[in-house]
Amino acid sequence: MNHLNKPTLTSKECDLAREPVFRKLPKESIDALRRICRVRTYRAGQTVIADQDEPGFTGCIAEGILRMQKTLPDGRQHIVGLLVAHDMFGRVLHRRSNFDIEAATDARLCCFDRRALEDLLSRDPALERLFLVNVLDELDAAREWIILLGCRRVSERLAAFLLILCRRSADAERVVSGSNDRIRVHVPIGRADLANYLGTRAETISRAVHALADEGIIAILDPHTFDILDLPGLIARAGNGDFGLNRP
Amino acid sequence: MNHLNKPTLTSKECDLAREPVFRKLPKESIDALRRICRVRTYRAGQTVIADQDEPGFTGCIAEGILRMQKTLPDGRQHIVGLLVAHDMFGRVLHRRSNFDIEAATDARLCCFDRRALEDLLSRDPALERLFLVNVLDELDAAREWIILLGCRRVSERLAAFLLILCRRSADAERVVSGSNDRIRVHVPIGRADLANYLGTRAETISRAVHALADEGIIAILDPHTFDILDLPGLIARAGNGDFGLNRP
DNA sequence: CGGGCGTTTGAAGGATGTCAATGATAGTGG
DNA sequence: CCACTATCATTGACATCCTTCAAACGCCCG
Repeated sequence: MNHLNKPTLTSKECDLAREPVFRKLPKESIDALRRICRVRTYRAGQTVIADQDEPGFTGCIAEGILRMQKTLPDGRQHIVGLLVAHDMFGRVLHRRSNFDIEAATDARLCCFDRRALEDLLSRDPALERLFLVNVLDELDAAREWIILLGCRRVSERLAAFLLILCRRSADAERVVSGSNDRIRVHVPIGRADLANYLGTRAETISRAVHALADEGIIAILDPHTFDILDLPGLIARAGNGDFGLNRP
Repeated sequence: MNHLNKPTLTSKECDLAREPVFRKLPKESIDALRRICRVRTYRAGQTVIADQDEPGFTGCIAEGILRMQKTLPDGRQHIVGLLVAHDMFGRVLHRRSNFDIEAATDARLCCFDRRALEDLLSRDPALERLFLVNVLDELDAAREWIILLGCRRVSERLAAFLLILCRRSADAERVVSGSNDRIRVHVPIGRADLANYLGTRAETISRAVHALADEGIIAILDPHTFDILDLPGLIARAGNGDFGLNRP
């Protein structure tokens, strides 16, 4: 929202070697990356990169959640993707951003200067390969999201969304309770954002969530925290697509 | 549909140098590609790559249209993308496909052996860079599609779809008629496929198309061919997002 | 305590899905 | 050439789902 609030900038280096994305890189590549890396911290609501900007950096998330979104000229907002810890954000090799990238929560980012990174890519095949694979994974995720949005009923889209959340260890944890395991998922955004994300309205989201609860498929601990009580039931709700939950 | 019908395979080389995707490559790279390229032809309805397959090849389309789709276990189909001439299909560096790729029309494909291509990529930075940029473009297209599917009304999604088609020279042509220019777009798939693509049903597509025609925004020449009579009106229908039509 | 924010609930109208029937077109075989 | 069939597009009727507007509720914070 607030383009004017500048992020806090520290010269402290990131611990890139700990990021899963970079772990497979040879040491020299990591060192080269580290040299052009700066940490930026944002508060919830701040804009990281604005639509049609030519940002000077790209990077990955150390902590927090970013929201990629497009605001249509008529005022409606569509969330295109949520980025969580260890995800890369921004776009190398592209001048203009096609989306707003905003901090959905307070966030700490490892940022690389765009030009320096592109130089590095051209000289370091291992690094370029890493970025290629990373973009391929993002493409998979985007296509999975397309399938989700292709579901006609909101209840189906919500079920599919929860299944995708279940797959992310950062947002889901197994909870041992009484008789059997539960999966606890944390939804990092509010109802209105979730509605934009799923192509509907906050009221409809609310009704769909409570419908799942009424059927005993989930339990609502608080508006942002659910327990999955009936995983097969949830999968059935999503059109039996398990969204990779049983993927080896 | 029919996995069993084998494609026609010729050893004739592709004219890769004419493909816009490859045009910027140095001559050596194109020659190397040409050496591992084989032409395959498919008839409408044949499966090129099946979901969960480990296809031995990837490539680009010389002629025809491919349909990327996912069939959910409950039988519903979602089209994730349409691939037209000069688009790349399949996925380098990934073993399993996540989607069915079927020929929507008769198609002629320039195919590269997967392993040979991956070897080539590792040895040819220019080629790897080309693939990286190509995947980045696909990612942009996928995100644009996510925005389209985020529209709540079918009429909005249809309008956005037509705007995207307008941008493709292969599917749109300017037609001089009487007083002013028209843009003629050719929809290369039937109503049922279009419905799967836009997350709705064939009947609803039909009604939405005729609603646009009744308002004088488009003219229906035949079920697959429309003239855009009122481009601003169409843009307004799509939530005022012009989907890059006015992009420099 | 009171105000703001986000969530939830209710009611009514509009949009879409579904089922069924009809119309249009191209290809087939006589 | 024509009847026949298969396929696709269109239309209608009705049930369901969703949006919209409005109001109530809960919660955090000043």
